[in-house]
Order: sequence, then structure tokens, then C-alpha cells
Amino acid sequence: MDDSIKSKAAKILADFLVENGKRKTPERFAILNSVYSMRGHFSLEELSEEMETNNFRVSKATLYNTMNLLLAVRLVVKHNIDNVTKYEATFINGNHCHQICTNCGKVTEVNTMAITTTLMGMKLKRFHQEGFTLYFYGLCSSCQTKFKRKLAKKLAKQNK
Amino acid sequence: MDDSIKSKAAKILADFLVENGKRKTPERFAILNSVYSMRGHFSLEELSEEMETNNFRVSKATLYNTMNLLLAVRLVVKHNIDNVTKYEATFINGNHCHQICTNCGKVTEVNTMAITTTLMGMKLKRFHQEGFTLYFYGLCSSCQTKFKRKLAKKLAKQNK
DNA sequence: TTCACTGCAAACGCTTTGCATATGG
DNA sequence: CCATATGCAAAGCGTTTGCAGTGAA
Repeated sequence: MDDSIKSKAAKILADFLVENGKRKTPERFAILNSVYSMRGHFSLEELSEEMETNNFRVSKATLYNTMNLLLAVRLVVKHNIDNVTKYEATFINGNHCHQICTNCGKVTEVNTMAITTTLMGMKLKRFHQEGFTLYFYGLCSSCQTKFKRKLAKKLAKQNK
Repeated sequence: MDDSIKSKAAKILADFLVENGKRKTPERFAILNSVYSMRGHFSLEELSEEMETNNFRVSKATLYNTMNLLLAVRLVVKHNIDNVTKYEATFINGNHCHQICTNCGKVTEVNTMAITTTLMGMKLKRFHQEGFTLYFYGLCSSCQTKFKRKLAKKLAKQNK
């Protein structure tokens, strides 16, 4: 991961902490560092493992507490898909949308610059927007073909 | 709630059940009926209460099971905001977006026809879209003013 | 008649909480 | 110094699971 991104993220966190009268503890920066070492979606457990490979152990309580801080600053986004919680660093990969297959549950990412700029540029009433999360629901390509085959079979049966 | 919407929803469910070799049990239709009697976001518990006022009691297992069916047909959408799960009937109020305040957690709805038509019309690669969910994150108006006051105080202090 | 569905209660696992200890400012 | 954070372990609670009984097809 690009270190300049990491240091930018650390600065954002530091400013936020000072601004809100919170402490700049080593745990918080170590967690942020690990978060920005992860690729794509990750669970708390996976994050914890990443931290241990860096020889930095933190308690679950601290992990949860810190992730909530990172969420508040939007250095991290949280997803809850099929009752599974995953996190994602926001600076990496920037704003992107997710496609979720309602049949098999597969999640894929879509980069849609057009949408991003439209949505980020939106002026909302009585609301100061800082970001967004967008999920598309539907059928992934392999589930589509499954359904087509199923349908074809059914029609063949009817025409017998 | 408009009964024609309820009966349309019931038809969608019935078709889905037949299509997938599932049974048309009274519980499933009673649950759907209650779902479409709710206003806005609701929890499973609130849904359960609504059902009891209709003198129809179902077990939690059945409630969860059925809500998953309704989610699969997209007769219902599930939100998980601040670790709280809420459901919402999709036919009522159609497609709309949510504004979530990252400071106080307040959730408000936005009707943005423009966005809806843009997003629904989007052709996604290797994906057959059937709907979407969009969340805007930022500061609600009252939290904005709070921050402004805080900032003003701070500046006044510095200029002393 | 059969197999999917329901109800019940127990199990599960993620998240929160309380308290003693440690530490940043 | 003291208010905030951390670690640990226990508690909490929404969701899932297993199994026996029920009922739709």
C-alpha cells in the first residue's frame, strides 16, 4: 500500500483526535496502519490477524472502539451483507459501488466514475454530504445463465 | 395501506413460491401482509407486535425465514445502521435514498427521482440489476450548526 | 404420503459493558 | 495529576440451528 496514503490517513485521524479532545494513542495509529494494509473488504478478525503479523496486539474492545472512530471520520466504511460485517478503507480505491447477487450472494465492485461524480456533487436539503455508499441488487452473470437454463428446460417440458 | 399494493405484493410472493417449489403457507402471507402494513423502517420486534394485533402469532424462526424470502424477491429491503437492523417494504414509497448523520446517527429519507431513474437505468457489466440502495453520509442540519458554534467559540478564544 | 415448514428452545457468535490498570496531555 | 484509553472477561442480544410435530401439495 502506498505510504503517502497511509500518512495522509494518519494526519486526518490525528487532526480528528485533537479536534475532539481525544488521545493520540499508539493503538489507534497501529490499527489505522493495518486497516490501510488490507486489500478490499475485511472482517475484524482478519484485521486482528494482520496486526499480529506486525507484532501489535490489541484487545477486541479497543479494536471495536477504534473502528468506530475511523468510521466517524470516514477513513473506513462498514458493510453488512447477509448478516456479515466487513470493513473497507475508503482512501484506497476511492468511491465505488457494490453489486450484490440476490441469488448466490456474490459481491463485486464496480467503478463508475460517472455515478460517483454525480452523487458526490449532489446538493442535499438540510444535509452536508461527505460521502455515500451504493449497492446494486440483482443477478450476477452466472446466476443469470442458471436461470435461463432452468427456464428453457421448463418450456421444453411444456411443449412435449 | 393501499390494498391493491398488498395484493400485488401477495401475487409476487405466490409466483415466487410456486416458481421455486416452495409452499404457500398462511404464515408467509400473514407476514407479508403485516410488512405492508408498517410505515417506514421497522424492526423484527415491531413487525411481530403488528402481527399479534392481527391475532396471528408466528415463531421467530419463521419470521426470520420468511423475511429472507421477502428479501430475495425484493419485496423488502434490509438496512443495518449503527448495528441496528431495520426492514422496509419496497413497494411503498418506491425507491428512495437515505441520509445518515455521522454525528448523531439520525436517518432521513430523500426522494430523488433524478437519481433513481439514473441508477435504475444503468447497464452494469455482467450483472442484471433489479434495484439499489443508496446511503448518503454526512452532517444533518442541526449537527452542522452545532459544529459551526463550536468553531466560532474556538476562534473567539484564540483571538482573545 | 411425503417433504417442506413451523415452533420451541438451546446454541452461537458478534458486539457491548464494567471494572481495574495504564497512560497521554 | 486526572480524565481518557486499554485489556480482560463476562454479559447481552440478535440470529441461527436442531429436532419433533404439522400440514400443503
